[in-house]
Amino acid sequence: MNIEEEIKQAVFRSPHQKAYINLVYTAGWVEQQQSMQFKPFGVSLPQYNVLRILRGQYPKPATVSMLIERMLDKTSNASRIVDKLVAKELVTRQQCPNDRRTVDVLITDKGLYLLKQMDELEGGKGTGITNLSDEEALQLSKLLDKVREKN
Amino acid sequence: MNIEEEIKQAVFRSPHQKAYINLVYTAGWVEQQQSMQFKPFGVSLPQYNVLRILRGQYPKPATVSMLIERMLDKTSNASRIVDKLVAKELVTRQQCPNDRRTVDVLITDKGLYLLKQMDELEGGKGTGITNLSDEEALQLSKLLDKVREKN
DNA sequence: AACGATTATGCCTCACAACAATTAAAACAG
DNA sequence: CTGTTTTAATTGTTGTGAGGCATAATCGTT
Repeated sequence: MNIEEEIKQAVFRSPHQKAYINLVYTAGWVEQQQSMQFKPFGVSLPQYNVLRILRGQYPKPATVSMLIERMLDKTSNASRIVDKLVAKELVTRQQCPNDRRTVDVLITDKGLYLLKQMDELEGGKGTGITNLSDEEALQLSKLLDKVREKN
Repeated sequence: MNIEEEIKQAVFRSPHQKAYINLVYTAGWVEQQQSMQFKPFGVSLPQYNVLRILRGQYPKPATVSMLIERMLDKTSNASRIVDKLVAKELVTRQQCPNDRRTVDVLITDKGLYLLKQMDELEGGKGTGITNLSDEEALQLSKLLDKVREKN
């Protein structure tokens, strides 16, 4: 369904407005898809994002401030999200010897294994992304990169 | 910044995976932009979406079940979101005479005025969408529509 | 009149955002 | 070295929304 029907608004002021509303709408749509897919794994989207960052670092640990920096949602409570992950034994947290203010957060084997299972989702199977051809997928990536460009 | 740098992952399994992750990432990015823009107006994103639906209906009222149907997040507590909007006097709620189970939710003048002010945001000014040309914006819309297509 | 279906709320738990305050340790200035 | 400032992380508090379950009122049908 195209965006006009989807939100029952027949006309937009400009291609930009149309694309913007479409992007916002699709953003919500995607997040909903994701949260449904995540449910069986027992981790929320922010938790998943933190795990991904930690895997990117592995086997080096990350500090909480590094997590915040990478987390997209800069103002978020990274500390509490790490709490949840520790409770699930997906990460460990221990004081860093060099700088005792900071904390080394490290993904565990269990965390790595969980991510490995969840990797299957990332192809986007069953999320509609496969409706696109290869070229269309690349083009979408390019356009999204451009939207996020600093101005 | 392209998505590889953004999430510090150099390689993707396929154009689809890359586009999917990019879409998820950009979805979060957009929602964050939006919530920042919404803050001065004192309404959350779900509240804003409900207001938009009500304006689309205006001057006809909407029922709660109609809101849920249109709300993208079908399982959400539409009732409570309406509560918040009533508290802010942006909508009214009154029992429908024909079917007394249902409730007529109607946007108020104050609500319409608020939306009118917020319309300025919808062009996406300052959100990066203006980085695109007109053709690119249309193409993005087309690709997003395709991603959301039922399969 | 009785039954089931529909519509909306209420209650409860959980997760997260946002902001403020606090603790501890490092860095720095004198 | 001492005192101040800065940085890192945690904690507390409030508000919002998701998700699930239960319930009350009403409608439609039999």
